[in-house]
This record gives sequence, C-alpha cells and structure tokens, in this order.
Amino acid sequence: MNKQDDVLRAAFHGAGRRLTAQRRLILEVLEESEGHLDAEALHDRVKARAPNISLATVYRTLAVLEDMGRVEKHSLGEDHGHYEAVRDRPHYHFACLGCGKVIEFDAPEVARVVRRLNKEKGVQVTDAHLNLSGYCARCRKKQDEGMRG
Amino acid sequence: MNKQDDVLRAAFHGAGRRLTAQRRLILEVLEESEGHLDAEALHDRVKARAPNISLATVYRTLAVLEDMGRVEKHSLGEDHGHYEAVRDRPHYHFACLGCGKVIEFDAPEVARVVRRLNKEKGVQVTDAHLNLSGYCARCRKKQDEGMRG
DNA sequence: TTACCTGCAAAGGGTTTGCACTTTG
DNA sequence: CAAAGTGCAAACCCTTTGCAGGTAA
Repeated sequence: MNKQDDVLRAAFHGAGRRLTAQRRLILEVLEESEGHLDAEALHDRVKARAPNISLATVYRTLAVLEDMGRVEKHSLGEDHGHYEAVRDRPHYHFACLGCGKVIEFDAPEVARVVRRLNKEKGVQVTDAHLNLSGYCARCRKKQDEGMRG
Repeated sequence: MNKQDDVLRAAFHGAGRRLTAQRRLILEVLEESEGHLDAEALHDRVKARAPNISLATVYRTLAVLEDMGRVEKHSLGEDHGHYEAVRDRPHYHFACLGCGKVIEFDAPEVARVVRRLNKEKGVQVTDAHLNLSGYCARCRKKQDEGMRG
C-alpha cells in the first residue's frame, strides 16, 4: 500500500516474480538482522511474526532473493549455508572457531586481486568471498588462561 | 617398509593415529591429483587401486588428514566439499560458473589483510580462503558468440 | 482468471555413525 | 592383546521437490 511496497513490488516484478507477504517479511527480517543467519535461524525469526511460514518457503525465497541480487549466501566454516542481505560496500568475514562470532571487515585489496586476475587470465569475476577463520581476541585470551590454569 | 613410510607413520603417530593402507593410499591419490576433488571423485580414484575401500573411510580419512593439517577442505561454489592436499604456498581459487573449471592463483594481498585484521581487531587468523567466481576467458567468449548468434 | 506461490510431507544428496570384524603397534 | 580403523548399511541433516490448495496481478 505504501511507497516502499511499490518499490519492492516493482523489484520483484522486474525479476518476473510476485511480491507476497512471506517474501516481504523474509527480506525484512534479513535486512534488520545483522546478517549471517542460516535458514533455520531465519525461519525461527520469521515464524515469530508469521507462525505458519514454512521452512520450504524460506529456502525458496532465499533462492529468489539471491537470484535478484538482494541476498548473498556464504559458507562460513560451518557446513551449511548462511545468508545475508546485500549492502552497498562489499565486505568479508572472519569466523571465530572458538565462539562462532563473525567479524565483518572491508578489504580493498580484494579488488586489486580481481583486477590482476582479469588482466592476467582474462576471467570475469562476478563474486568474491574472503573467509578468514581463527580465534577472536576473547577466545585467544580464554585459551591462554586455560593453559595457565 | 621404506623411509617414506616411516616418515608418514611418524606423522600419524604424532597425531595419535595409525598408518593404514587405506590412509596411505588416500593421501597419495590426493597428493598426485591436481586438487579440488570432492569425496566421491576421490573415492572413485582410490577404488581404482583398492576396490573395497568404502566412501565412509574416505570421509573419515579426510577428516583425519584435515585435522593433521595435510588436507584442506574448500567450498567452491558447489554445495559440497572439495578437498586438496596442502602445499607450501598458500593459494586461492577462481571457479568458473560456466564450465566449472578452477583456476588457482597466489595473492600476497591476503596476507596483508590478515596482518591488518590482527592488528586492528586482535584476532588470530589460522585459515584464509579467497574464493572468486565468474566466467573464464573461454566461457566469456562463448557467451558473446551466443549473443551474436 | 491464471500463472505464480505456499504449506506440507516426502524425497534427495552429501556426510556421519553404529556395529561386528580386522588390523596396527 | 588392546586400541584404533574398516566396511557396510542405516541414520542424519540441510535442502529441494511434488502436489493440492491459495493468492497476486
């Protein structure tokens, strides 16, 4: 009914898709979350506001949104997918192996690598993921204490 | 029986593990492959030399080798794991969305990012993956031709 | 109105696990 | 000989799909 909705509807329509209550809600939750939810976590949050949305719809919507370029799927160490609403600046991830915390960071160096690769190998890069893992400051401290104790 | 075997056995022993014919073979195949095999492809190759090795053993061995730091698991766009024997120089991957081809490349820039992150956030990075995807030179050409045709 | 979307439940594909047997050290 | 590893098949988990009923445009 409002302007936001019209914009969103147009975006879906442009992709040959329809705007439904479920899709609007899923995108909304994804955008107001700080990212990196897996499908089930997202499903839980969504169900809080619309109890009978199915997990299947979550997966289907994520595929649609990914296709529309509004959501990105990441493989953050874990063996299942994590999803995140696309923002303006590209950013990358560090995942703590101790507590699971994810730190986002920017890294202009990646663009340089991409440029070089394009020049040297003639490839066209459409997507770049830099995933670091290790231990965050807090977990490192804990480890040290554990060793002492 | 030979020296290589002793070295390898020592490596396994050091990790509280035993050297078995299956493990030796799996590592061997992995090391002489050009990397990026998934578990099933690896299983196929291994079976060529030892027909009754099970897929379960392949998975269990991969876990052991990963744990020992001799093998790395990658998520290369596809939704299942790809494994590769660890070599000296770190290297990263570009996966072509058109033909599936994987191009490896080095990128010293990553080390720089890691250093910066350590300094700024205090994290200790133990593992870094830079995964690019897009279209290789050949597939780009094919696309262009397809548009013209 | 009709093509698209949903919920449900069942199927799928990659990976892990329980168990009885075999092998390593 | 005890502990660890293997093969087999069943279990598991995340994700996808078929279908009948609902909904956007």
